[in-house]
Amino acid sequence: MGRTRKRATKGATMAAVARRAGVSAMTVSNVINNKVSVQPGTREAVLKAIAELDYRPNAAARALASASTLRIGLLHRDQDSALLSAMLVGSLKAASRIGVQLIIQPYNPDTALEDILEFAESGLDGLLLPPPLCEQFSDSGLSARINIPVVAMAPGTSLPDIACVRIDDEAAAFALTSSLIVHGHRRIAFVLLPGTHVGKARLEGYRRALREAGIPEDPDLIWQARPTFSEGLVLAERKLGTAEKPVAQGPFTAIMAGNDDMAAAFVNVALRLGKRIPEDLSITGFDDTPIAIKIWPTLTTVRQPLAEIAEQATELLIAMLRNPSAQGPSAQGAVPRFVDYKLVERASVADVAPE
Amino acid sequence: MGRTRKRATKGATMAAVARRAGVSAMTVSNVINNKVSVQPGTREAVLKAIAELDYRPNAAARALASASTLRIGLLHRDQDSALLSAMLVGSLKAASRIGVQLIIQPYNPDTALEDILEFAESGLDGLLLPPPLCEQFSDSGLSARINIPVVAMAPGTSLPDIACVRIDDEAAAFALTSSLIVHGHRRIAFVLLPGTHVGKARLEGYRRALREAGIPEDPDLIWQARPTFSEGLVLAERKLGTAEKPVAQGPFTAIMAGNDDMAAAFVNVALRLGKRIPEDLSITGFDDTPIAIKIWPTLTTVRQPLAEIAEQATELLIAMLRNPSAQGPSAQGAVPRFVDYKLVERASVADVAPE
DNA sequence: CTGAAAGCGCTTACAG
DNA sequence: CTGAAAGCGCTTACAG
Repeated sequence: MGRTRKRATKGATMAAVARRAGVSAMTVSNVINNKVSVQPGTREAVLKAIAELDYRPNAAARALASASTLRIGLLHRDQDSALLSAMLVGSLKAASRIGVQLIIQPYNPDTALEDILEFAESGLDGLLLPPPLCEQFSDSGLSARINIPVVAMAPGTSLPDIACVRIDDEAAAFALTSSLIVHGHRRIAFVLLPGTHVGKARLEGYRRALREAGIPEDPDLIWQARPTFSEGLVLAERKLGTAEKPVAQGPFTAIMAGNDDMAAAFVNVALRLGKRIPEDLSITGFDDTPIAIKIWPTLTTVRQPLAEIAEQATELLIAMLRNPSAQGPSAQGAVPRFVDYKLVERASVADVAPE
Repeated sequence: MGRTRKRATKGATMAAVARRAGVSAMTVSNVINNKVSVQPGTREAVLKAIAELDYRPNAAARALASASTLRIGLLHRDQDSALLSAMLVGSLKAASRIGVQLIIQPYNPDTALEDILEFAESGLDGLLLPPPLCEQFSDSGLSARINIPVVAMAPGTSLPDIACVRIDDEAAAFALTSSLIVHGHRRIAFVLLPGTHVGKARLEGYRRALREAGIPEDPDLIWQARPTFSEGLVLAERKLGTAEKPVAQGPFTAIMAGNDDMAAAFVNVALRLGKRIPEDLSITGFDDTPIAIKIWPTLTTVRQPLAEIAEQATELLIAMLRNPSAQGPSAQGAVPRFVDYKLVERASVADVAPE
């Protein structure tokens, strides 16, 4: 082609789209960014041209021209490495594909709410909130004080004031409980995570499973503890130890722990007390964290596709950013996006022992 | 100032630097990118102007003009969430600050080497390799087949053919062993991770500590096992069980496990056999992963600042990318960058019991 | 509602 | 070794 000053361009440019649609580049830009209203017909034509040319905006050009890159923040606790890595993987995937900048920052559980507010005001365009931060934030009613879009990742229930992407915790708990029932269990203890949306949703799932199987619910089998290994240890010692006498309607044959760490604590104590797991007692976890396969017996648990949740949450947030009209107060809060959970059956559950 | 078409710019631009240095923008660009050689005097002047103005290149403009963003890849195993999250946090911090794109991708341990080659050829500008991938890769001699810069994160020893950022594993093992010696231990078992650089380096540190304390080394106390919880379990049963009779020179009073998971396995088996930890036996881990504080007793271990290692590795890689002259074969391989490790003393170590 | 033009801050050929 | 100019692909005021 001889020498030319023009450098090769990968995909279609905005100019190409404009030419095809028979409009100016500005109009294409307007359609893409929802800045000013565009006549429906014009908009259609532009959208059609974009689709035909498989046009994708150049993030660098956009950043340069607007003198700013879209920056979305993700707050995290240093401790939750499994949660964090999965979410970072997913979020980074979406962010780097779309060309927005992902800023991550640790927060302090004791000042979580203030940390959110401060982080949001640090020049961010949007915010991604992992659990349990998103639930706390929603419960606090502070979301009204934030003027950038927020998306909650994996909250236990849909949140009234924040858009979210999550699994159906109620259904997951229903499935887990049902799998225990299929194994013949009828005396199933449930560890409730007090004061959390997750706890509430899962309790409902547990109850529905019992109800549908015609198993009466026993309040003595609803236990409470905070979701840590050590709290699990304390609870396990209290419930499995000899100190407490068997409940009236007979002993439980299975325990649904609040998460994998707690399940590990139950396994630990049960083993120490000479019980055989799962022959004498079935135990389930929740989350499918690394510890689930680092102990014996390996844990039957439920896995949330955290990377996918984060990826979708990031996409949703960016869409909200690009489309200000959809951002009205609680406009997105009502439409949670669901992804599928997975029941992972391993070695910690067995058929209930015959009497 | 009246209306103007000019939009506000945050920092100094290349033009401003050029003006101040009395050269053209092109020359500034040349200095920054080390593309063509610039006269020393000119270079000095430009560097001075850059420093005075605190000039930082605009990543968006650079990406737009060069029709490409610098893309660096990070390969990871899905399983190692603690490792991954720490490294992602650090790497992302550097990458987003400098404005390069971070691409992450999982690899399959069974086809690790091929995965690296393939990933490297997928249009990446540079590659970040976590352990144990970096060691395998270096050992394989395949690095010559890759034509993009590679930086190893946290290998156990310096690598001859790859630049790296790491802690001094030899010194860390020396410190850990020494802390045991301070507690009165003289019969210290060491679990060697066979065939790894980490294993080799730590063994040297262990030996040096014994030597300096005048403690004779006993080959019977050098055990070997692969770095997993289950292999640790097998080894622990063999060493702590009654099957094996006590070694000639008397029993060991402390065990340095290959990592935290293995230490947890030792604790698990010891407890099951009725030994008191740490009263009867001290046990140490390595890495300070979450499990270190999820078991009782909590583990004395060594922490590597993985996030910092990743951040520095990312910076180093970008520097190599921007400065092609320093990229000659093994040019960087010889200059490892070190960061500090930290000895974390917790509950799994006690003074040796009096005879 | 729509468009022509300038400009974002760099890098790339090219010519000296 | 150094520079003038064009161009990367968008968005921003502004004017119709």
